[in-house]
Amino acid sequence: MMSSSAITDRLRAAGLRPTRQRLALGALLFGGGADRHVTAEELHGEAVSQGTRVSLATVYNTLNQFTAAGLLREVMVGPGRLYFDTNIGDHHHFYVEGDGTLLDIPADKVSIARLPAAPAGMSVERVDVVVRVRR
Amino acid sequence: MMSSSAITDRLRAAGLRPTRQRLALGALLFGGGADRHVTAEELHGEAVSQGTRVSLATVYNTLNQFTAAGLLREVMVGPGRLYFDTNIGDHHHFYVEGDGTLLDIPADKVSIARLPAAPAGMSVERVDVVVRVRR
DNA sequence: ATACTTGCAAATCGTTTGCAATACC
DNA sequence: GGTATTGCAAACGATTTGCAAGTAT
Repeated sequence: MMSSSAITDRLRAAGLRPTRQRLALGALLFGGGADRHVTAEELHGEAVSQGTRVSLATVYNTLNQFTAAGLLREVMVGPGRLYFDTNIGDHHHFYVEGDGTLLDIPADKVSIARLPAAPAGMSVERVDVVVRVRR
Repeated sequence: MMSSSAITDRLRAAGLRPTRQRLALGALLFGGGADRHVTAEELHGEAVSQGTRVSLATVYNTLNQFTAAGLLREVMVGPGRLYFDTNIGDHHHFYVEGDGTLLDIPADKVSIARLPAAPAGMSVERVDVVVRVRR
């Protein structure tokens, strides 16, 4: 569990003013302890039903700012479905086709034995493994 | 190189009438020999600049029909960027951030040593590896 | 006081769809 | 001729943006 002052500090460290909206969204994202995967719509819904007045546009902006600041990571699984993941460490995902949900796979559960060298003049930024599963 | 009658046959086998538009798009996709990665916009541009009269909506419909017929595979790399891959075999991708291009990685260049079991009641459909690279 | 944020509504982007006109068998 | 396909334009869903009003430092 993360205290609200810890969230304030985190925002300050990222150069973002701790506004009411950012604090509320930050608490939803980082306050629960467990890693989360959310879309902008989902997070907006949570904020609103919790009583926080915030517009969807601000949720989008905030998620993008958090991502730029390295507090979140984008995960792309389906067209028209952009998730933001609070787990910014090394890990992969299960993607459940049908319900369109994402589940973390801890990095130590997947090991990639061989990878090709990056094409000439390019460097590897990240390797994403998505295991598509179906019920 | 694939002859136009071979494309006609392929369309017929998929239950699709070999119309002028589908033949032209099929020739662009499958006629060149090498595997291709295209977006609908790109393919439409190619068709138009080659003199084929075809609407963007038809390109979208055709790509979806080809995919449903197993002639193409969808690859998702970035939000708002759906690629269609003529290589339907087992393989992975380099995604070049910045230019937003895709490169195939042959299946035998990647080996995944360990994978977690699928969550209870689910079966693994496919494992996608995307190696994000940057110049 | 000043610069940064927010909210709204409009704009944009990629993609899909309804429907009348057209092409294929 | 009858059904599948096309093109257009409108509809769509997700995301971004311009700008005036509000808020943090």
